[in-house]
Amino acid sequence: MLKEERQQTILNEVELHNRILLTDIAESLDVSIDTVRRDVKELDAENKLKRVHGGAISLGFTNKNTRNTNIYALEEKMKIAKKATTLLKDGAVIFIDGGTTCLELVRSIPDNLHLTCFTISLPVAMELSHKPNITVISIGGQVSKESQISIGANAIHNLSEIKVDYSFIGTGYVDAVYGLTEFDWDIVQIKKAVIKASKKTVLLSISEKLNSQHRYKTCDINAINTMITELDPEDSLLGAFKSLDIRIL
Amino acid sequence: MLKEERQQTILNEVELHNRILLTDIAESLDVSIDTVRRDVKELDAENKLKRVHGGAISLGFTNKNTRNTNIYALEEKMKIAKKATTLLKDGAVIFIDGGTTCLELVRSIPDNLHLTCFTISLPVAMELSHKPNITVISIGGQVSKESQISIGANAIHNLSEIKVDYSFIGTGYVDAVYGLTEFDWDIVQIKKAVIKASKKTVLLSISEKLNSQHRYKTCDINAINTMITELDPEDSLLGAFKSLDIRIL
DNA sequence: TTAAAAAATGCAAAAAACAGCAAAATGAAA
DNA sequence: TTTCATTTTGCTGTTTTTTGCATTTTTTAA
Repeated sequence: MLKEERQQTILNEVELHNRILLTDIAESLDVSIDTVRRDVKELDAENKLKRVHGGAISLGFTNKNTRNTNIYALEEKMKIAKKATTLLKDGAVIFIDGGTTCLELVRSIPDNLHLTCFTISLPVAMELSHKPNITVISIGGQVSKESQISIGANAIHNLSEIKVDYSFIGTGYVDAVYGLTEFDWDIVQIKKAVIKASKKTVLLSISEKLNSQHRYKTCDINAINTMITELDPEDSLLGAFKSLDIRIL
Repeated sequence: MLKEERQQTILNEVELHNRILLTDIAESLDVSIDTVRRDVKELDAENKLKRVHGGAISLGFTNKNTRNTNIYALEEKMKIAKKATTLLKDGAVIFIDGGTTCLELVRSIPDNLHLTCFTISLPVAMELSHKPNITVISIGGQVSKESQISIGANAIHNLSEIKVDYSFIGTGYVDAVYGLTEFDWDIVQIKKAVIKASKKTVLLSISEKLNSQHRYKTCDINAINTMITELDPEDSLLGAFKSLDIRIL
Protein backbone atom coordinates (compact mmCIF):
# COMPACT_ATOMS: atom_id res chain seq x y z
CA MET A 1 0.00 0.00 0.00
CA LEU A 2 1.22 3.46 -0.92
CA LYS A 3 1.89 6.03 1.74
CA GLU A 4 -0.40 8.61 0.15
CA GLU A 5 -3.13 6.04 -0.13
CA ARG A 6 -2.77 5.17 3.51
CA GLN A 7 -2.87 8.80 4.56
CA GLN A 8 -5.97 9.36 2.46
CA THR A 9 -7.63 6.45 4.20
CA ILE A 10 -6.75 7.95 7.57
CA LEU A 11 -8.20 11.28 6.51
CA ASN A 12 -11.39 9.62 5.36
CA GLU A 13 -11.78 7.82 8.65
CA VAL A 14 -11.24 11.02 10.57
CA GLU A 15 -13.76 12.95 8.51
CA LEU A 16 -16.23 10.11 8.66
CA HIS A 17 -16.13 9.39 12.37
CA ASN A 18 -14.70 12.70 13.63
CA ARG A 19 -12.08 10.89 15.66
CA ILE A 20 -9.81 7.89 15.35
CA LEU A 21 -7.49 5.86 17.50
CA LEU A 22 -4.01 5.16 16.18
CA THR A 23 -4.26 1.57 17.34
CA ASP A 24 -7.48 1.00 15.40
CA ILE A 25 -6.01 2.46 12.23
CA ALA A 26 -2.82 0.49 12.58
CA GLU A 27 -4.78 -2.70 12.92
CA SER A 28 -7.21 -2.07 10.10
CA LEU A 29 -4.47 -1.01 7.70
CA ASP A 30 -2.11 -3.71 8.91
CA VAL A 31 0.86 -1.44 9.51
CA SER A 32 2.80 -0.65 12.65
CA ILE A 33 1.53 2.00 15.01
CA ASP A 34 4.71 3.95 14.38
CA THR A 35 3.81 4.32 10.75
CA VAL A 36 0.34 5.55 11.56
CA ARG A 37 1.79 7.93 14.09
CA ARG A 38 4.15 9.33 11.48
CA ASP A 39 1.33 9.67 8.99
CA VAL A 40 -0.86 11.50 11.46
CA LYS A 41 2.04 13.74 12.35
CA GLU A 42 2.47 14.68 8.71
CA LEU A 43 -1.23 15.23 8.15
CA ASP A 44 -1.34 17.40 11.21
CA ALA A 45 1.58 19.45 9.91
CA GLU A 46 -0.39 19.86 6.69
CA ASN A 47 -3.41 21.01 8.70
CA LYS A 48 -5.54 18.18 7.43
CA LEU A 49 -6.52 16.96 10.87
CA LYS A 50 -5.78 17.62 14.51
CA ARG A 51 -3.41 15.28 16.18
CA VAL A 52 -4.30 14.39 19.76
CA HIS A 53 -2.89 12.00 22.31
CA GLY A 54 -3.73 8.50 21.15
CA GLY A 55 -5.32 9.47 17.89
CA ALA A 56 -6.61 12.32 15.78
CA ILE A 57 -9.76 14.35 15.46
CA SER A 58 -11.40 16.14 12.59
CA LEU A 59 -10.68 19.81 12.15
CA GLY A 60 -14.40 20.45 11.88
CA PHE A 61 -14.78 19.83 15.59
CA THR A 62 -11.94 22.05 16.60
CA ASN A 63 -12.89 24.98 14.43
CA LYS A 64 -14.78 27.71 16.15
CA ASN A 65 -17.63 28.34 13.78
CA THR A 66 -19.47 25.37 12.47
CA ARG A 67 -20.98 27.22 9.59
CA ASN A 68 -18.09 27.69 7.24
CA THR A 69 -16.22 24.50 7.85
CA ASN A 70 -15.94 21.72 5.39
CA ILE A 71 -18.28 18.86 6.04
CA TYR A 72 -17.23 15.45 4.91
CA ALA A 73 -19.57 13.99 2.28
CA LEU A 74 -21.70 17.14 2.33
CA GLU A 75 -23.62 16.17 -0.80
CA GLU A 76 -24.76 12.90 0.67
CA LYS A 77 -25.66 14.44 4.00
CA MET A 78 -27.73 17.14 2.35
CA LYS A 79 -29.56 14.47 0.46
CA ILE A 80 -30.27 12.60 3.67
CA ALA A 81 -31.38 15.79 5.41
CA LYS A 82 -33.74 16.57 2.58
CA LYS A 83 -35.36 13.18 2.90
CA ALA A 84 -35.61 13.51 6.66
CA THR A 85 -37.52 16.78 6.46
CA THR A 86 -40.38 14.96 4.78
CA LEU A 87 -41.06 13.28 8.12
CA LEU A 88 -41.49 16.59 9.90
CA LYS A 89 -45.04 17.65 10.67
CA ASP A 90 -46.13 21.05 11.86
CA GLY A 91 -46.34 21.21 15.63
CA ALA A 92 -44.25 18.11 16.21
CA VAL A 93 -41.94 17.67 19.17
CA ILE A 94 -38.69 16.14 18.07
CA PHE A 95 -35.18 15.37 19.22
CA ILE A 96 -32.16 16.10 17.08
CA ASP A 97 -28.84 14.44 17.73
CA GLY A 98 -25.35 15.88 17.23
CA GLY A 99 -23.10 15.31 14.26
CA THR A 100 -22.79 16.96 10.90
CA THR A 101 -25.63 15.01 9.32
CA CYS A 102 -28.08 16.18 11.97
CA LEU A 103 -26.71 19.68 11.63
CA GLU A 104 -27.50 19.48 7.96
CA LEU A 105 -31.02 18.37 8.85
CA VAL A 106 -31.48 21.49 10.98
CA ARG A 107 -30.38 23.66 8.09
CA SER A 108 -32.89 21.94 5.85
CA ILE A 109 -35.90 22.52 8.08
CA PRO A 110 -38.38 24.74 6.23
CA ASP A 111 -39.00 28.07 7.92
CA ASN A 112 -42.76 27.66 7.96
CA LEU A 113 -42.71 24.61 10.23
CA HIS A 114 -43.49 25.12 13.91
CA LEU A 115 -41.48 22.65 15.94
CA THR A 116 -40.27 22.00 19.45
CA CYS A 117 -36.75 20.64 19.26
CA PHE A 118 -34.74 18.99 21.99
CA THR A 119 -31.06 18.46 21.46
CA ILE A 120 -27.90 17.51 23.31
CA SER A 121 -25.69 19.12 20.70
CA LEU A 122 -24.34 22.63 21.15
CA PRO A 123 -23.87 23.33 17.43
CA VAL A 124 -27.34 21.99 16.67
CA ALA A 125 -28.87 24.14 19.41
CA MET A 126 -27.11 27.21 18.09
CA GLU A 127 -28.19 26.51 14.56
CA LEU A 128 -31.76 25.89 15.68
CA SER A 129 -31.83 29.14 17.61
CA HIS A 130 -31.43 31.02 14.35
CA LYS A 131 -34.58 29.43 12.96
CA PRO A 132 -37.90 31.16 13.37
CA ASN A 133 -40.91 29.21 14.66
CA ILE A 134 -38.76 26.68 16.46
CA THR A 135 -38.68 26.31 20.22
CA VAL A 136 -35.27 25.02 21.20
CA ILE A 137 -34.57 23.17 24.39
CA SER A 138 -31.01 22.17 25.12
CA ILE A 139 -30.35 19.17 27.29
CA GLY A 140 -27.68 20.09 29.79
CA GLY A 141 -24.85 17.97 31.04
CA GLN A 142 -21.14 17.52 30.83
CA VAL A 143 -19.92 18.58 27.43
CA SER A 144 -17.97 16.05 25.39
CA LYS A 145 -15.04 17.91 23.94
CA GLU A 146 -14.85 15.84 20.79
CA SER A 147 -18.44 15.89 19.73
CA GLN A 148 -19.76 18.92 21.59
CA ILE A 149 -22.76 17.17 22.99
CA SER A 150 -24.03 16.82 26.54
CA ILE A 151 -23.26 13.50 28.15
CA GLY A 152 -23.37 12.04 31.61
CA ALA A 153 -25.92 11.28 34.27
CA ASN A 154 -27.58 14.67 34.26
CA ALA A 155 -28.21 14.63 30.53
CA ILE A 156 -29.54 11.09 30.71
CA HIS A 157 -31.81 12.01 33.59
CA ASN A 158 -33.18 14.99 31.73
CA LEU A 159 -33.89 12.79 28.74
CA SER A 160 -35.73 10.33 30.98
CA GLU A 161 -38.33 12.97 31.67
CA ILE A 162 -39.34 13.65 28.10
CA LYS A 163 -41.05 11.81 25.27
CA VAL A 164 -40.71 13.14 21.77
CA ASP A 165 -42.64 12.19 18.64
CA TYR A 166 -39.53 11.63 16.58
CA SER A 167 -35.86 11.50 17.32
CA PHE A 168 -33.34 11.95 14.55
CA ILE A 169 -30.07 10.35 15.49
CA GLY A 170 -26.73 9.64 13.90
CA THR A 171 -24.36 6.83 14.70
CA GLY A 172 -20.70 6.05 14.43
CA TYR A 173 -21.25 2.66 12.88
CA VAL A 174 -24.22 0.64 11.75
CA ASP A 175 -24.52 -2.99 10.79
CA ALA A 176 -27.54 -5.14 10.04
CA VAL A 177 -26.32 -7.82 12.43
CA TYR A 178 -24.51 -5.88 15.13
CA GLY A 179 -26.85 -2.91 15.15
CA LEU A 180 -25.69 0.59 16.03
CA THR A 181 -22.27 0.80 17.62
CA GLU A 182 -20.00 3.59 18.81
CA PHE A 183 -16.44 4.40 19.58
CA ASP A 184 -17.31 6.02 22.89
CA TRP A 185 -19.01 4.52 25.91
CA ASP A 186 -20.56 7.76 27.15
CA ILE A 187 -22.10 8.43 23.79
CA VAL A 188 -23.68 5.01 23.78
CA GLN A 189 -25.33 5.73 27.12
CA ILE A 190 -26.77 9.02 25.96
CA LYS A 191 -28.05 7.53 22.72
CA LYS A 192 -29.78 4.77 24.62
CA ALA A 193 -31.55 7.41 26.66
CA VAL A 194 -32.55 9.26 23.51
CA ILE A 195 -34.05 6.18 21.92
CA LYS A 196 -35.94 5.46 25.13
CA ALA A 197 -37.34 8.99 25.09
CA SER A 198 -38.68 8.64 21.54
CA LYS A 199 -41.88 7.28 20.14
CA LYS A 200 -40.16 6.81 16.80
CA THR A 201 -36.45 6.76 16.11
CA VAL A 202 -35.01 7.81 12.76
CA LEU A 203 -31.43 6.96 11.91
CA LEU A 204 -29.56 9.24 9.56
CA SER A 205 -26.44 7.64 8.14
CA ILE A 206 -24.40 7.97 5.01
CA SER A 207 -23.87 4.71 3.20
CA GLU A 208 -20.20 4.71 4.04
CA LYS A 209 -21.09 3.81 7.62
CA LEU A 210 -23.19 0.83 6.62
CA ASN A 211 -21.81 -2.58 7.48
CA SER A 212 -19.28 -1.33 9.99
CA GLN A 213 -19.09 -1.78 13.70
CA HIS A 214 -17.09 -0.76 16.73
CA ARG A 215 -16.69 -1.55 20.41
CA TYR A 216 -19.82 -0.41 22.17
CA LYS A 217 -23.37 -1.16 21.21
CA THR A 218 -26.12 1.42 21.25
CA CYS A 219 -29.03 -0.76 20.20
CA ASP A 220 -30.21 -3.47 17.87
CA ILE A 221 -31.04 -2.45 14.37
CA ASN A 222 -34.73 -3.13 14.98
CA ALA A 223 -34.82 -0.41 17.63
CA ILE A 224 -34.69 1.92 14.64
CA ASN A 225 -38.00 2.68 12.99
CA THR A 226 -36.68 4.48 9.97
CA MET A 227 -33.29 4.53 8.37
CA ILE A 228 -32.30 7.21 5.92
CA THR A 229 -29.28 7.03 3.68
CA GLU A 230 -28.39 8.87 0.52
CA LEU A 231 -28.91 5.70 -1.49
CA ASP A 232 -31.85 4.57 -3.53
CA PRO A 233 -34.01 2.22 -1.40
CA GLU A 234 -33.39 -0.53 -3.91
CA ASP A 235 -29.63 -0.28 -3.67
CA SER A 236 -27.98 -3.61 -3.03
CA LEU A 237 -26.04 -2.18 -0.09
CA LEU A 238 -29.31 -1.97 1.80
CA GLY A 239 -30.19 -5.58 1.15
CA ALA A 240 -29.20 -6.75 4.62
CA PHE A 241 -31.55 -4.21 6.18
CA LYS A 242 -34.54 -5.12 4.08
CA SER A 243 -36.12 -7.55 6.48
CA LEU A 244 -36.83 -5.17 9.33
CA ASP A 245 -38.03 -1.64 9.06
CA ILE A 246 -38.89 1.30 6.89
CA ARG A 247 -36.26 2.96 4.86
CA ILE A 248 -36.87 5.93 2.69
CA LEU A 249 -35.31 7.33 -0.40
CA MET B 1 5.60 -1.28 -27.37
CA LEU B 2 5.77 2.43 -28.02
CA LYS B 3 6.52 4.89 -25.29
CA GLU B 4 3.31 6.83 -25.90
CA GLU B 5 1.27 3.70 -25.80
CA ARG B 6 2.89 2.64 -22.55
CA GLN B 7 2.28 5.97 -20.91
CA GLN B 8 -1.34 5.93 -21.97
CA THR B 9 -1.69 2.51 -20.40
CA ILE B 10 -0.23 3.85 -17.17
CA LEU B 11 -2.64 6.77 -17.20
CA ASN B 12 -5.56 4.46 -17.77
CA GLU B 13 -4.53 2.31 -14.87
CA VAL B 14 -4.21 5.34 -12.62
CA GLU B 15 -7.63 6.63 -13.58
CA LEU B 16 -9.15 3.22 -13.15
CA HIS B 17 -7.69 2.31 -9.77
CA ASN B 18 -6.77 5.76 -8.45
CA ARG B 19 -3.38 4.36 -7.60
CA ILE B 20 -0.66 2.21 -9.13
CA LEU B 21 2.52 0.57 -7.98
CA LEU B 22 5.57 0.93 -10.18
CA THR B 23 6.46 -2.70 -9.65
CA ASP B 24 3.05 -3.89 -10.82
CA ILE B 25 3.18 -1.77 -13.93
CA ALA B 26 6.71 -2.84 -14.75
CA GLU B 27 5.74 -6.47 -14.50
CA SER B 28 2.49 -6.26 -16.43
CA LEU B 29 4.07 -4.22 -19.22
CA ASP B 30 7.23 -6.32 -19.14
CA VAL B 31 9.61 -3.38 -18.97
CA SER B 32 12.16 -2.42 -16.39
CA ILE B 33 11.11 -0.49 -13.33
CA ASP B 34 13.37 2.35 -14.38
CA THR B 35 11.40 2.81 -17.55
CA VAL B 36 8.15 2.97 -15.68
CA ARG B 37 9.71 5.39 -13.24
CA ARG B 38 10.79 7.63 -16.07
CA ASP B 39 7.35 7.49 -17.63
CA VAL B 40 5.66 8.41 -14.39
CA LYS B 41 8.13 11.21 -13.90
CA GLU B 42 7.20 12.63 -17.29
CA LEU B 43 3.48 12.25 -16.71
CA ASP B 44 3.84 13.98 -13.39
CA ALA B 45 5.69 16.86 -15.07
CA GLU B 46 2.78 17.06 -17.50
CA ASN B 47 0.35 17.18 -14.56
CA LYS B 48 -1.43 14.06 -15.71
CA LEU B 49 -0.98 12.26 -12.40
CA LYS B 50 0.70 12.65 -9.05
CA ARG B 51 3.92 10.85 -8.56
CA VAL B 52 4.46 9.39 -5.10
CA HIS B 53 7.00 7.14 -3.50
CA GLY B 54 6.53 3.68 -4.93
CA GLY B 55 3.91 4.57 -7.48
CA ALA B 56 1.45 7.22 -8.57
CA ILE B 57 -2.04 8.37 -7.65
CA SER B 58 -4.81 10.05 -9.56
CA LEU B 59 -4.96 13.81 -9.39
CA GLY B 60 -8.56 13.83 -8.19
CA PHE B 61 -7.43 11.92 -5.15
CA THR B 62 -6.06 14.82 -3.16
CA ASN B 63 -8.07 16.33 -0.36
CA LYS B 64 -8.53 20.05 -0.02
CA ASN B 65 -8.88 21.69 3.32
CA THR B 66 -9.66 25.28 4.04
CA ARG B 67 -9.05 26.94 7.33
CA ASN B 68 -10.38 30.29 8.35
CA THR B 69 -9.35 31.91 11.56
CA ASN B 70 -11.67 34.80 12.01
CA ILE B 71 -10.51 36.60 15.11
CA TYR B 72 -12.09 39.86 15.98
CA ALA B 73 -10.99 41.80 19.03
CA LEU B 74 -12.87 44.27 21.09
CA GLU B 75 -10.27 46.22 23.03
CA GLU B 76 -12.24 46.95 26.17
CA LYS B 77 -13.63 43.47 26.57
CA MET B 78 -10.25 41.88 26.14
CA LYS B 79 -8.93 44.19 28.80
CA ILE B 80 -11.74 43.19 31.15
CA ALA B 81 -11.23 39.54 30.37
CA LYS B 82 -7.54 39.82 31.08
CA LYS B 83 -8.24 41.28 34.49
CA ALA B 84 -10.82 38.63 35.26
CA THR B 85 -8.40 35.79 34.61
CA THR B 86 -6.32 36.95 37.57
CA LEU B 87 -9.14 35.76 39.82
CA LEU B 88 -8.98 32.24 38.45
CA LYS B 89 -7.29 29.65 40.61
CA ASP B 90 -6.32 26.18 39.52
CA GLY B 91 -9.00 23.65 40.36
CA ALA B 92 -11.75 26.22 40.82
CA VAL B 93 -15.37 25.58 39.98
CA ILE B 94 -16.86 28.58 38.26
CA PHE B 95 -19.87 29.77 36.34
CA ILE B 96 -19.56 31.82 33.18
CA ASP B 97 -22.46 33.83 31.86
CA GLY B 98 -23.37 34.53 28.24
CA GLY B 99 -22.51 37.66 26.31
CA THR B 100 -19.50 38.77 24.36
CA THR B 101 -17.54 39.94 27.38
CA CYS B 102 -17.79 36.56 29.02
CA LEU B 103 -16.91 34.93 25.72
CA GLU B 104 -13.78 37.02 25.70
CA LEU B 105 -13.03 35.86 29.21
CA VAL B 106 -13.20 32.26 28.06
CA ARG B 107 -10.73 32.99 25.29
CA SER B 108 -8.38 34.54 27.81
CA ILE B 109 -8.27 31.59 30.15
CA PRO B 110 -4.71 30.23 30.26
CA ASP B 111 -4.38 26.69 29.00
CA ASN B 112 -2.58 25.47 32.09
CA LEU B 113 -5.52 26.14 34.41
CA HIS B 114 -7.70 23.21 35.41
CA LEU B 115 -11.26 24.41 35.84
CA THR B 116 -14.78 23.14 36.06
CA CYS B 117 -17.03 25.58 34.23
CA PHE B 118 -20.80 25.76 34.30
CA THR B 119 -22.54 27.92 31.75
CA ILE B 120 -25.96 28.64 30.36
CA SER B 121 -24.52 30.05 27.16
CA LEU B 122 -24.20 27.95 24.02
CA PRO B 123 -21.34 29.96 22.48
CA VAL B 124 -19.47 29.99 25.79
CA ALA B 125 -19.91 26.23 26.14
CA MET B 126 -18.62 25.68 22.63
CA GLU B 127 -15.66 27.91 23.19
CA LEU B 128 -14.88 26.24 26.49
CA SER B 129 -15.03 22.81 24.89
CA HIS B 130 -12.03 23.74 22.78
CA LYS B 131 -9.95 24.43 25.86
CA PRO B 132 -7.83 21.71 27.37
CA ASN B 133 -8.01 21.01 31.09
CA ILE B 134 -11.49 22.43 31.41
CA THR B 135 -14.51 20.38 32.30
CA VAL B 136 -17.55 21.99 30.74
CA ILE B 137 -21.07 21.52 32.02
CA SER B 138 -23.85 23.14 30.12
CA ILE B 139 -27.03 24.07 31.93
CA GLY B 140 -29.94 22.94 29.83
CA GLY B 141 -33.22 24.67 29.29
CA GLN B 142 -35.21 26.56 26.75
CA VAL B 143 -32.86 28.47 24.48
CA SER B 144 -33.34 32.19 24.24
CA LYS B 145 -33.07 33.07 20.57
CA GLU B 146 -31.65 36.53 21.18
CA SER B 147 -28.87 35.69 23.58
CA GLN B 148 -28.38 31.97 22.98
CA ILE B 149 -28.55 31.09 26.64
CA SER B 150 -30.71 28.60 28.49
CA ILE B 151 -33.62 30.14 30.33
CA GLY B 152 -36.77 28.89 32.02
CA ALA B 153 -37.73 26.76 34.96
CA ASN B 154 -35.50 23.84 34.09
CA ALA B 155 -32.37 25.94 33.85
CA ILE B 156 -33.20 27.69 37.11
CA HIS B 157 -33.83 24.38 38.81
CA ASN B 158 -30.51 23.01 37.60
CA LEU B 159 -28.75 26.07 38.94
CA SER B 160 -30.44 25.61 42.30
CA GLU B 161 -28.55 22.36 42.73
CA ILE B 162 -25.04 23.75 42.34
CA LYS B 163 -22.73 26.09 44.21
CA VAL B 164 -19.72 27.48 42.41
CA ASP B 165 -16.70 29.32 43.80
CA TYR B 166 -17.01 32.22 41.41
CA SER B 167 -19.56 33.30 38.89
CA PHE B 168 -18.62 35.71 36.14
CA ILE B 169 -21.68 37.49 34.87
CA GLY B 170 -22.55 40.26 32.52
CA THR B 171 -25.50 42.56 32.70
CA GLY B 172 -27.58 44.71 30.46
CA TYR B 173 -27.38 47.75 32.69
CA VAL B 174 -25.69 48.65 35.95
CA ASP B 175 -26.16 51.57 38.27
CA ALA B 176 -24.77 52.31 41.74
CA VAL B 177 -28.25 53.07 43.01
CA TYR B 178 -30.56 50.82 41.02
CA GLY B 179 -28.21 47.87 40.85
CA LEU B 180 -28.19 45.45 37.92
CA THR B 181 -31.13 45.67 35.59
CA GLU B 182 -32.21 43.96 32.39
CA PHE B 183 -34.48 44.41 29.46
CA ASP B 184 -35.76 40.84 29.63
CA TRP B 185 -37.72 39.24 32.46
CA ASP B 186 -36.54 35.69 31.79
CA ILE B 187 -32.93 36.74 31.84
CA VAL B 188 -33.39 38.43 35.17
CA GLN B 189 -34.76 35.20 36.63
CA ILE B 190 -31.84 33.13 35.41
CA LYS B 191 -29.30 35.66 36.66
CA LYS B 192 -30.90 35.65 40.07
CA ALA B 193 -30.48 31.89 40.14
CA VAL B 194 -26.85 32.23 39.08
CA ILE B 195 -26.04 34.69 41.84
CA LYS B 196 -27.75 32.44 44.35
CA ALA B 197 -25.60 29.54 43.19
CA SER B 198 -22.35 31.46 43.66
CA LYS B 199 -20.13 32.00 46.65
CA LYS B 200 -18.70 35.07 44.94
CA THR B 201 -20.14 37.01 42.05
CA VAL B 202 -17.98 38.94 39.62
CA LEU B 203 -19.57 41.45 37.30
CA LEU B 204 -17.91 42.10 33.96
CA SER B 205 -19.11 45.29 32.37
CA ILE B 206 -17.73 47.82 29.96
CA SER B 207 -17.87 51.38 31.24
CA GLU B 208 -20.51 52.23 28.68
CA LYS B 209 -23.05 50.31 30.75
CA LEU B 210 -22.26 52.13 33.95
CA ASN B 211 -24.92 54.43 35.34
CA SER B 212 -27.75 53.07 33.23
CA GLN B 213 -30.83 51.13 34.15
CA HIS B 214 -33.84 49.37 32.67
CA ARG B 215 -37.12 47.76 33.58
CA TYR B 216 -36.35 44.59 35.51
CA LYS B 217 -33.99 44.29 38.41
CA THR B 218 -31.57 41.42 38.80
CA CYS B 219 -30.04 42.39 42.13
CA ASP B 220 -28.70 45.21 44.23
CA ILE B 221 -25.22 46.39 43.50
CA ASN B 222 -23.98 44.99 46.80
CA ALA B 223 -24.89 41.49 45.71
CA ILE B 224 -21.82 41.83 43.50
CA ASN B 225 -18.50 41.05 45.14
CA THR B 226 -16.24 42.24 42.37
CA MET B 227 -16.82 44.54 39.46
CA ILE B 228 -14.44 44.64 36.54
CA THR B 229 -14.41 47.34 33.90
CA GLU B 230 -11.79 48.38 31.42
CA LEU B 231 -11.21 51.60 33.36
CA ASP B 232 -8.53 52.46 35.83
CA PRO B 233 -9.89 51.88 39.36
CA GLU B 234 -9.37 55.56 40.12
CA ASP B 235 -11.45 56.71 37.18
CA SER B 236 -14.09 59.21 38.16
CA LEU B 237 -16.81 57.20 36.45
CA LEU B 238 -16.40 54.60 39.17
CA GLY B 239 -16.83 57.11 41.97
CA ALA B 240 -20.39 56.13 42.73
CA PHE B 241 -19.35 52.50 43.25
CA LYS B 242 -16.48 53.24 45.58
CA SER B 243 -18.37 52.70 48.78
CA LEU B 244 -19.21 49.05 48.38
CA ASP B 245 -17.05 46.32 46.88
CA ILE B 246 -13.78 45.40 45.23
CA ARG B 247 -13.01 46.53 41.78
CA ILE B 248 -9.88 45.66 39.92
CA LEU B 249 -7.83 47.31 37.27
C1' DT C 1 2.24 9.61 43.65
C1' DT C 2 2.50 5.58 40.66
C1' DA C 3 1.53 2.63 36.71
C1' DA C 4 0.05 2.21 32.10
C1' DA C 5 -0.30 4.07 27.61
C1' DA C 6 1.44 6.81 24.10
C1' DA C 7 5.06 9.61 21.96
C1' DA C 8 9.75 10.58 20.83
C1' DT C 9 14.22 8.94 19.51
C1' DG C 10 17.72 6.27 17.37
C1' DC C 11 18.80 2.55 14.49
C1' DA C 12 18.88 -0.96 10.91
C1' DA C 13 16.84 -3.49 7.03
C1' DA C 14 14.29 -3.21 2.91
C1' DA C 15 12.49 -0.78 -0.83
C1' DA C 16 12.63 2.85 -3.95
C1' DA C 17 14.79 6.76 -6.23
C1' DC C 18 18.71 8.62 -8.40
C1' DA C 19 22.77 9.29 -11.41
C1' DG C 20 25.75 7.72 -14.73
C1' DC C 21 26.84 4.72 -18.40
C1' DA C 22 26.60 1.59 -22.18
C1' DA C 23 23.85 -1.20 -25.19
C1' DA C 24 19.92 -1.27 -28.09
C1' DA C 25 16.49 0.87 -30.79
C1' DT C 26 15.01 4.50 -33.73
C1' DG C 27 15.07 7.59 -37.51
C1' DA C 28 17.00 10.38 -41.12
C1' DA C 29 20.11 10.93 -44.90
C1' DA C 30 23.43 9.08 -48.18
C1' DT D 1 20.89 -0.92 -47.36
C1' DT D 2 24.40 1.47 -44.66
C1' DT D 3 25.94 5.07 -41.64
C1' DC D 4 25.57 8.00 -37.82
C1' DA D 5 23.36 10.94 -34.45
C1' DT D 6 19.73 10.77 -31.19
C1' DT D 7 16.65 8.67 -28.16
C1' DT D 8 15.33 5.02 -25.32
C1' DT D 9 16.18 1.37 -22.31
C1' DG D 10 18.37 -1.60 -18.88
C1' DC D 11 22.02 -2.14 -15.66
C1' DT D 12 25.15 -0.87 -11.72
C1' DG D 13 26.34 1.34 -7.59
C1' DT D 14 24.97 4.92 -4.43
C1' DT D 15 21.72 7.73 -1.91
C1' DT D 16 17.29 8.53 0.00
C1' DT D 17 12.91 7.13 1.88
C1' DT D 18 10.13 4.18 4.35
C1' DT D 19 9.15 1.12 7.86
C1' DG D 20 9.39 -1.63 12.05
C1' DC D 21 11.69 -2.47 16.32
C1' DA D 22 13.90 -1.31 20.80
C1' DT D 23 14.68 2.10 24.19
C1' DT D 24 13.81 6.29 26.53
C1' DT D 25 10.84 10.08 27.63
C1' DT D 26 6.43 12.14 28.16
C1' DT D 27 1.56 12.13 28.95
C1' DT D 28 -2.50 10.44 30.98
C1' DA D 29 -5.43 8.59 34.33
C1' DA D 30 -6.14 6.39 38.63
